[in-house]
Amino acid sequence: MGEGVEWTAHSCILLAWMEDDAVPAAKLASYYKLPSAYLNKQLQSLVRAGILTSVPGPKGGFRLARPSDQITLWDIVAAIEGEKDAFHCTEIRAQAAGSRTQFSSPCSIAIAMHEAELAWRRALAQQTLASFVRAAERSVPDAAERARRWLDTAET
Amino acid sequence: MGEGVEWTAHSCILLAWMEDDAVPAAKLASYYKLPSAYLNKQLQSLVRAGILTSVPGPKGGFRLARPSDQITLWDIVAAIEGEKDAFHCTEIRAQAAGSRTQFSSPCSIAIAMHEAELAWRRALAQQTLASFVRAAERSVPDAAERARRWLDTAET
DNA sequence: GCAGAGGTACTCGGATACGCGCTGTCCGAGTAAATTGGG
DNA sequence: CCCAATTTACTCGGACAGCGCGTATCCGAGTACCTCTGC
Repeated sequence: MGEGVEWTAHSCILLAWMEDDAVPAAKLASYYKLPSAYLNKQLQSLVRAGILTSVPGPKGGFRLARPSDQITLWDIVAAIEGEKDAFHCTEIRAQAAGSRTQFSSPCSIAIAMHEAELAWRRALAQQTLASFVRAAERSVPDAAERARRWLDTAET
Repeated sequence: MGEGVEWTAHSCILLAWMEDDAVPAAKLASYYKLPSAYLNKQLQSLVRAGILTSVPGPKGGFRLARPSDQITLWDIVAAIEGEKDAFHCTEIRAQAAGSRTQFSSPCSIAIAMHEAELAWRRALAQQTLASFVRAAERSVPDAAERARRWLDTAET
């Protein structure tokens, strides 16, 4: 799995704390010590997925497109990694020698793989960004305040 | 996900039908119209994982190392793709500016990702090779007999 | 003092190189079977 | 005819290239703010 998922997920936590103040990608990257331009590219994927909105120009940046309790971890993963299944059935049994090319029921292995991925997606879809924000605040109570101050006073 | 998972899974179904007769990788590859040498490489991974046993020389090949009801889809996936999690937490929050490097609780995002992967693994671990064999026989009742005949009479 | 036009600085966004891992292939070590020669 | 040593042919197993995708970077289009000038 790509690094972009972790980067953008944590970035979304910060954006949740910033409410409606747009935060540029450079600030987020500086906060987490990440390559700025690449993080920007990943955030664009979230914009295309409708999770974030972007505003250009001075005082511009990214912000959440909807409340944090309406953004799931699956939304973020799907935006970065794509929505299609990791396992792709090529129906090699249809290529099998001595078999009819016609099959009544679909490949049972593909079904099992798909079911497993559905379980994975459901588990991710149950986790909302709001729950991560609460967990972070429980770990460090003044995290939101600290983050806001740092982003306001940071130079680069 | 790599192609090897699909290839080796279907190969295991055939090996289950062949009981204790060793089948060379070339025969399996010819049956499914797959590159022979590469399939051999993938099957070696299953041997290292203890799912198959290999015998060299004439009349050699691969066979199942244990009954088909004791081989799960997760065993095969783990053998090919590796057992470690797809998502690797790099703890970028520890790199976050203005934060204590010490954290009491682990990263909540990493926990959610790990839980989702556990759900995926459990779903795969519940599917045994024996169930796939039964499904294939239900789809094509004489599939086992046909496969045995073809493998016996095939030239390459 | 105020309004408006121009300049400026800052942002996102997509187009452009680089590196690693999966894909694919090849040849050698090892082994069991087949063969051949002798008893 | 039976046995054993040798040859043979076939297998796995790991070492060797090729390619695609994720990683990383850069520069251009666009916009809001700031400044400066004229009224």
